[in-house]
Amino acid sequence: MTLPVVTRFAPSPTGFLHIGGARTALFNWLYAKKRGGKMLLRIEDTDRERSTQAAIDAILDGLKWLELGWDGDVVYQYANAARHREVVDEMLAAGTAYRCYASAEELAQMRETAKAEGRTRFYNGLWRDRDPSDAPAGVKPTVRLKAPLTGETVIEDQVQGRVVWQNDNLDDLVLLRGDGSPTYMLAVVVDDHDMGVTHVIRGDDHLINAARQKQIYDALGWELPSMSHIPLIHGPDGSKLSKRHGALGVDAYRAMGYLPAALRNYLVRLGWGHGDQEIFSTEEMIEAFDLPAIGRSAARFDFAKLENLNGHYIRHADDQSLVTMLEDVLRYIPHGADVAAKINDTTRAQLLQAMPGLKERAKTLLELIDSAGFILADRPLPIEPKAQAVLTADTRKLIAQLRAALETVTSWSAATTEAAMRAFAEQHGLKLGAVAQPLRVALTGRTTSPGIFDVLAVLGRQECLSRLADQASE
RNA sequence: GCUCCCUUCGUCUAGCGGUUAGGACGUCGCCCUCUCACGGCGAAAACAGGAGUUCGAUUCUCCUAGGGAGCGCCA
Repeated sequence: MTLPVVTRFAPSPTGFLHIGGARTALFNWLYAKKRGGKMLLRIEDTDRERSTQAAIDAILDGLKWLELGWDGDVVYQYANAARHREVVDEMLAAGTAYRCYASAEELAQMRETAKAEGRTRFYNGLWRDRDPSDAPAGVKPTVRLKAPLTGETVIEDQVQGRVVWQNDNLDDLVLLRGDGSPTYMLAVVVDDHDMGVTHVIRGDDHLINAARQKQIYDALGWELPSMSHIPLIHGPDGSKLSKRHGALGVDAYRAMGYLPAALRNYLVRLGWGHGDQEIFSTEEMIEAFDLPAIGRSAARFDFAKLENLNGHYIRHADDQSLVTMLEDVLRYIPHGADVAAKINDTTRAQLLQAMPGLKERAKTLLELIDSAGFILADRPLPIEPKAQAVLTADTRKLIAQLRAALETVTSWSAATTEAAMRAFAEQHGLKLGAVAQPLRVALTGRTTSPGIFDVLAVLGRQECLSRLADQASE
């Protein structure tokens, strides 16, 4: 209520923006919006080996697609390396950190010993209180935090509650590597502090890091931001999310035809609930969202529910924006260019006209494109196998009769063609379905489509008569 | 192995000592109907197990089991 809220999303650019990262970004964004604050974006690129520009581009692209905008310029952590070293110098001077000259072999030995003795802390304090004059020549030291040996470190987490660690389980972590570059643990603390971050919201794989970082904050005399560690997302089978189990980049969801609004709605309900409400507009989400209401257990990713929500958002989207979204997604899907080549002013207008019937039946933009195929197809129409089965000799004759009846319709519309067909059915003692299905097959090449009279209207008199002629016989 | 976290229908969740344990997705049935959808109605479906605390535990405590995260000069 008092201080301005500043959250941050801090991905490391070693891969795409995966679904878990997207949710973390969403939660940070929602909380910042709710509190009238800011969400900052920081790229954690201190690992020069693994960070790539392609990953940075993918992350920014993913956030933009999800419409999760950040405030201010993107902060690149590596650019702050000098500042990180400066802080360590202060700690060295204050005696809250020290240089460690232990060799890789010595450290490996310590790790082994600790494991054998069932201890979590492995570093044995070798250089903690040692005289620097003992330093071996030619060894580049690391700098370690002089962490408290006894007592406990406590985090009051907004999601997890009070979490306590005995300090004898926590190590003297490395602040500065042998080459003088800062470690993640140090860089996060310094950057969060310098950027004025008030609320840290991240995956609960960082929960233990909160304790380590708390010790650094304490050593520096800085105040720890509010902490919220949100549970991870698991694959559909409960396993850790892997590339095989839905750990796709958000670009993959775009290519599967999901809408950003649907993905946001799905993600916000994963690990968080607000009574019985399932559908949240962006405004409602911001209004209702709160940190303590986030659940503590991991959630499984369920494509069926995402798809259901996506269908809801498609049905409620306006027709024009669906046409736009449909055209946009073509850039990201296989054979999208082929479909795009079929779209011109005429077919675009037909898509718009057909959209009310189309969107009622589509769960993704891909399904929308597929079911709009009858508008984009060239004659003679490809006929699906199931539709082919409908085209018996009898139905081909019927189609010829239907065509003749339709040819008399002058003022062509869904209403007039329907009236003509109902009259025909009545005269011949047929159910409407008996004439509708042959029409559908001849006009769309399929056994399912939007209402057949809407199809008639969208296609227009001439095209309909031609398509019917293609399938008719005497 | 050690440290920490988690455990309500198949899945996402509501519940915050007393409820016929609610909703949604999915599944199944019925209705609507020119197909498929949409929509409507209905059904099956859960408190991991065991001890406590309490007049009373899904709810509080502990233990067990199961799951997860971490244990780097990665982030």
